[in-house]
This record gives sequence, structure tokens and C-alpha cells, in this order.
Amino acid sequence: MRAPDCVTEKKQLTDDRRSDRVTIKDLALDLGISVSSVSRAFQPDSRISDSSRALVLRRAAELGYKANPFARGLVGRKTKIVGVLVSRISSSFYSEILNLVANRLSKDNITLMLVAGEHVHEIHDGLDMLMAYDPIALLVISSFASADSIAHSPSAREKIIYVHRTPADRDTLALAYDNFAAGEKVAEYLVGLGHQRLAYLSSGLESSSDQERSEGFSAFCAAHGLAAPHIIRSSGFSYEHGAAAAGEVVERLAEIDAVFCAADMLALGLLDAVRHGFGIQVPRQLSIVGCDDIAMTSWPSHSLTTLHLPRETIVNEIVRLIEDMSENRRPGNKLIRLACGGIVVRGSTGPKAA
Amino acid sequence: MRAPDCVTEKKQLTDDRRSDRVTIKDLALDLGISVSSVSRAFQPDSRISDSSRALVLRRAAELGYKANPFARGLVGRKTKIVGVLVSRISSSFYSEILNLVANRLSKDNITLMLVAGEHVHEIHDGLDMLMAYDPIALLVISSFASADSIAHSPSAREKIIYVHRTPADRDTLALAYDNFAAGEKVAEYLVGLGHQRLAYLSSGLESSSDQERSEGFSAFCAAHGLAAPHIIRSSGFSYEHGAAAAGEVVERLAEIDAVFCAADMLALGLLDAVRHGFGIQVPRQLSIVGCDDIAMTSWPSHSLTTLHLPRETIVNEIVRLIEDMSENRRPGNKLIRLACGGIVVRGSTGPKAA
DNA sequence: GTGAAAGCGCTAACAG
DNA sequence: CTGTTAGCGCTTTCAC
Repeated sequence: MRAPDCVTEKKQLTDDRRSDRVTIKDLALDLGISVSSVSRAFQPDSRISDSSRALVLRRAAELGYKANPFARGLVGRKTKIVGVLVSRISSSFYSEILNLVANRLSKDNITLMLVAGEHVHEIHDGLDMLMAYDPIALLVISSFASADSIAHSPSAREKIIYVHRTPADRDTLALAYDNFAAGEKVAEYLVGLGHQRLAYLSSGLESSSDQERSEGFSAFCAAHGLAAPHIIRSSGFSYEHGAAAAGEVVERLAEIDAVFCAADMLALGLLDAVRHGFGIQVPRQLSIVGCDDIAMTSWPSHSLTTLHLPRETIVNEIVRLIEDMSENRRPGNKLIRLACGGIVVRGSTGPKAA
Repeated sequence: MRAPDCVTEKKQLTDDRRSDRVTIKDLALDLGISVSSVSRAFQPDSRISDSSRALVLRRAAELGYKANPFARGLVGRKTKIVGVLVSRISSSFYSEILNLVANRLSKDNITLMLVAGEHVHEIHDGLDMLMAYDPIALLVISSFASADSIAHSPSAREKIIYVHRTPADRDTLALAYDNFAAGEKVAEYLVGLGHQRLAYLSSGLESSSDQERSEGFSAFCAAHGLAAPHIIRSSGFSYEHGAAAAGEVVERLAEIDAVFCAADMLALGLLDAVRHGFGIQVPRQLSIVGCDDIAMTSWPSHSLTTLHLPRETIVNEIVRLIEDMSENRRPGNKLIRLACGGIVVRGSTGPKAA
């Protein structure tokens, strides 16, 4: 693992960066073979004898040779980059996913290129920046509504994988849980508990997952002869938004037995606010159900019943899609539906009080 | 904003990627000038007339020309990439910081390259991967102990910015809050409340911030004639680790008035566990203080008193350092200390019970 | 199977 | 101030 003891003349450049970097040429010179042979040694299926490949690979490891990704990118080979466009990484669910994906891809020598932006033009610019690096794929993890239409160029459209949202535009790749079924499951569970006057707390944003959950929830009610759920609209997905909705919920407590929230954060905010702000007994006076199953829901201080979304399946799908795309296999399915998990019963739900 | 109507002959490559991409050459041909003039138009201080620069810039915008970062990287100009090495993005505090940094840098057209890894060899490989992209800087956001010694090559060492940890190795750049002062402040606050038998809940990991907080906490006690704080060692920074420490805390409740936790997550876990698991009254029987001021601490269900760490200052410093480094100004200070914030008094602390 | 040569898109000397 | 030329490190024809 020592430094190359071969040619070092041209290494004396003033430029600090490339001075210590061993190139393919150094390797070739060192081994007394041509650069093309060295290059071939790193190409999976190229005409090169096993012996010389082994030789090159060994010496490369010794000298610490690493192919220059810029040179590779320039000649047009596929990169080892996956772009990620996020609006708020700090969202607990997304950051969990991102963490897992990053971990998995790191093992394949793939790096994530992250661009964050909240506004439309930021998203646009971010996409351009990422596209310039010719990524294998482009993960769009953003609840931002206009994210649907971000892909101006067809080449971008082909690379995008929407995560956890279904695009309006049906010919782009997307990954989403079966949110409709999630809504149904929760409704079924609550009805099973004896509740009949259900409510749904929506983010109020144009989010496909929110909308689908709401629809599934309503559909179950309709199919079982129950009154349509009372829809409460907030204006975001945060804890604070949930807390802010508490007033309206409490006001209508006479007409509401149980409320299903579009996401856990909303549910936690609502739960805390009705309990601590209004002195409501949960679940005696009101049952509350969340969705996602983020870590905080299991904390004894909250103990929120919620619908679990299996992280593994979505992470596996993401990784699989990326691997496919990196081999130029454009995956067939356009919208991939992932089964949602079951209901995790905790302390925020109970049978209807007599 | 229409497609270039100039030369399109060579654009008919089978390769889908570069087919729609307009290069510097296209621009030059279109404008009837040389490629170097076009190139110069994008270089901040280069000898080019204002008129031709304006011309180039305008036409470039029209044609949607974007410089190819691979070509730029290859010729040795500084990249627009900042590497990030993380162990767990999902940590609330880190993901907040990362989010803010990403947002700010996106405006400078800088992208973050993310590599995640938990184990030593992963961290090593990750660093190599990132270094290959010749990033402006390398953010190491990892409480992982061995992160100190990850920089094998001197060129890597020069790029690293340790975030929120002080490296053992004093000649690398680092950014950290004044954790010692944080410890002192908390001790002072608790003592002011009348507490005398203090305890410190440590992560038990080799974390500089943890250690420094502990030292500041102890130092204040020593300086004021109090008994040395009782140190409780956990084995991580998570909520679960905090909860797991509850048993030991409760056992020694006779000797402990108040406990300062190395981080908010630990404090929240402890708080919930002593309350819900052991029926302890907080703060009547025990005061608990956290550190960091993450979002959850303000939730009414926890209402954790904590020491605030101002996000803006650390984010500003990070961005400033990166901008400096991107202009080849290697910042002078090696370890930059950031003032910690004040104590946010909430419901988990109170005066010593009589 | 291997080597020589061309070229990816861009910048940085050089001339003029 | 502008154009010409020579590479950056790598892959990929094309010969042999």
C-alpha cells in the first residue's frame, strides 16, 4: 500500500489536487502495457485475458488507483450518481427512507446528489443541476404539489422516480403505498371498534397520498352504510398543523367518535393538543389514528395507534429500480403500488364509550 | 426558449443522453465565434468584452446551454460539489442542519454528495468515493468515534470539516458549539433552582460534545463546592437508550435531584420512562434537562427543559467555510467554537422539593 | 488479445 | 480582446 515508485516527473504540478492522484497512464507505464488494456481490465465484458486483468487489478489496488469519475462521465459511460430532490429532509419518514437508501447504495459505490428546495423555481433549478450530472435516476421525495410538472425535458422525465406520491402525469415512474387500502383498513378498524361518526384530518395540501387515504377511508364508510366522514382540512403536515386543528375537532366532539389523520405528525399534534390543551380523554372521548408509524408514535407519552408503512419494501423497490436503470433496463411498470402494513394498535384508540 | 436550430448533424447519436444536450461548441458555431470566447464568457474575471459576454450569456440562456460539470471537473477547475459523510441522517438535529445547509448551497449551485455508512470500513470507502469527485469540502456529520482518523490522505484532511465534534487530530477544521459552557450553564441553572445532587446521563460513546458537556457540568459543581455529579453511562444517543437508563436513575432517586442528559433524545427517553414506567413525578421528584432543543422538546406531552443550540450560527459557519474554501481561501481557525444558546425553561424542571 | 489514436466538453496557455 | 492549440483521464473504435 505504498506510493507509486514509478514516473513522478509530471506529478510536480503546482495544482495541489491531482498531484497525488494516480491515473490510468501511471498504471500503464508502471506495468509496461497500454492504457487501453488497463481500461479494459475495469470493464466487465471486454476482450482481455484473465491474467492481465488480474495483474492490472492487483497493481491498481496496490497503487490506490481510483478511476476519475469526471473522465468517465465525460466519455459517456453511465455515472454512479443518483440525484435526490427533496423539499424537507427533516421530515421523519423521508429522512428514514433516505438514510436507508443511502446506506444501501453506498455499497454499490453509488452516491446520492442532494438538492433541496421549497419553491417551484428552486425545484426547477435543482433538477437542472442534477440532470447536468447525468444521474442514473432522480428520486423526487417531495410533497410539493408542483413537483409533478417539474420535468420539462423528456430525458429528465425518464429518470425521475417519484417516491411516495403518484404523479398526475402517468408516464413517469412512481412508487407509492396503497394508500386507498390504508384508508379502508383504518376505517374498518375503527368501525370494528364500534365507532360510527368518523372524521378525517387532511393536510389540505395537494398530496396524492393524503387524498388517496381520504378516499379509501370514505369508500369504506360508504360501502358499509355509514355517514360520510367529516373532513377537516389543515394546511400542512406538521405537528403544529395537527395541533391547530384541535379546536375544530373539539368543537364538533358531539359529532365525532374517531379521527384518522393523514400523517403521524398531524395525529401527534392533534393528540397532544386535545389532551393537554382541551383536557379531552383519549381514547375515551375520542379515538385518534395516525399513518406512517414513525418512531415517536410508540413513545409511551403518545402511544398513537397508527398504520404501519413497511420501510423495507419501499427501500428495496427504490434500490431495485436504480439498479435496473443503471443497467439501462427501463423498468416496465409505471406506478408501482406497495402494500401498506397493518394497524399498530396502541393507546390512542379504544371501543366506543357507552 | 426553443431548441437550437443550428447544426444538428452530429446530434443524431444513438446515445440518448447527449443527444439533446447543447455544448459549448454548438454555442460557438451558432454565434460564429470561437469556443474559447464562449468559455471566457462564463469565467468571472477573464479578458472578454462586455458586449460579447452579454451576447454569449443571452444566447446560452435561450438555447438552454449548461456547462458540463464532468468536462469542467476534468480540466481541473473547482467543482460545485460538497461531500457529506453521515452515519445517521435520521438524527433529528443533524437532518435539520443538513436540510438548511442543502437549501443554502443550492442557491450557489452547489450540490451535496451524500454517503452514509455506519462502520469504519464503510466510512473509509465513502470518503474515497467522495474524494474522487474532488469536492470543495467534506462535511463529516457523524458521531462515530473513528471518524477522527478517517482521513488517510493529506488532501482529504484538508477538505474535511467536522461538524459538531472536535477532532482528536487538531489540524483539521472543525465546528462545534461551546459544549463546556453548555454544561456549566445547565449546572448553574439547576443549582440556582436549589438542586445539589446532580447527575449526568452520558451516551457512553466516544463523543466529544458529550464529554465536553459532562466536563463543564462537573466543573461548575467543583467550582461551587458541590459534590461531583453522579455519572450514568448509557450506550448511545437514542430515545431507547435514555429510557433504558431510567431504572438506574430511579434506583438512585434518593441521591439525585436533577439529571442533565447529553442530548435531547436521551432526555426524552428518560423522561417518558421515569414518568410512565416508574410513576415518578417530574419535576417534583426529579428535574430533567436535555440538550440541543429539537422540535419534540416543546411538545406539551414532553415539555422538556433544554439548552438551545442556535441552528443559524452553525449553518452560517458551514456555508461561510465552504464559500471560503471554494475560493481557495483556506480558513485560518482550526477549531471554531460556536456560542451555545440559553436554557429554554419548560415543564421538566422545577425548584427542589422541600 | 493487445496497442495506437481519436475524441468526449471544457479550460488554459499561447499567439496575434 | 479574440482565435488557435494542446491537453485533463478515460473509453472506444480501429488496426494488428
